[in-house]
Amino acid sequence: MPTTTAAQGREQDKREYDAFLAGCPTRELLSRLTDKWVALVIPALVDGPQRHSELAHRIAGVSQKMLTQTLRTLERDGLVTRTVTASVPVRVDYALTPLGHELFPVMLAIKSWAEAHMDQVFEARARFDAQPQA
Amino acid sequence: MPTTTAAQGREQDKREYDAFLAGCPTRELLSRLTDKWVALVIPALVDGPQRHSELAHRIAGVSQKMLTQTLRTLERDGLVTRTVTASVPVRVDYALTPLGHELFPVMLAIKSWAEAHMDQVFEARARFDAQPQA
DNA sequence: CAGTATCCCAACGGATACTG
DNA sequence: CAGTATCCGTTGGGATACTG
Repeated sequence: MPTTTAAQGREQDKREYDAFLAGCPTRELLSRLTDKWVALVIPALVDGPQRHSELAHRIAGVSQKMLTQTLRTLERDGLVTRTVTASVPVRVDYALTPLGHELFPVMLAIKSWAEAHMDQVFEARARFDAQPQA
Repeated sequence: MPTTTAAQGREQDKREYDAFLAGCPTRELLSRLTDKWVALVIPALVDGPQRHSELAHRIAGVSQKMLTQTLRTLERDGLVTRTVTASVPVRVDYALTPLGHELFPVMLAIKSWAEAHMDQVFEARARFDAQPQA
């Protein structure tokens, strides 16, 4: 157990990790969280457990490859549970874990922000594209 | 101007767009916002205008290609301004627009979430990887 | 229904070199 | 310093076909 300097201890209270640093493992986590499908799957699951097919229906246009891949990663990262019910055919339900519920507001915020500010972004793009390219 | 049914009018108050729909333009915006570099650039700019080289320093490990590309997209979408000061050598400052400031808390939330929950994710991964692969 | 496995193209993104 | 251009390997992600 290493001793800590006063300067280190001051910072250590709040942040053990810093995504601004290149070697920080949060970089990798950040790149996983900043994923279009994650931003849709997490909000889709907040109403309660959903089946694979239900999710595919709610998240229109998602390929089953990406849906499965996204769910697997979320499961591994402890954000989603996968429950198999033995029946014919088999039934699989996905649900948010407590950790997943903690992430939910953040993911919803991105999705909502996009929906709420789409028009403003459109206007900005029109303005940008209109200016003579110097 | 089309008339609206009661059911439509009720929904229309809050959402004109829905990222769950495949054709919705917010899908494209969402995929831009869910970007690792955006999640780092926006928080980095909140302290005030920053130069290209300053940003590159704060966001350790970012290539200048990705930094420039990210800044260009953010500028086009109206989230960031680019100010050129004619001097030798030329000085370029980037700053958040009001719209960018609105996005800031959302981006900070993701970055902070990753930093705050890194350990829990690590534990979840260890548990997941430890279980016999059925 | 849920999932795996291929194939394959397009986009991401780093490295490097060059311009104003 | 800021930025563009090129090269090129890696990854993302859709389409399709097949298994339990």
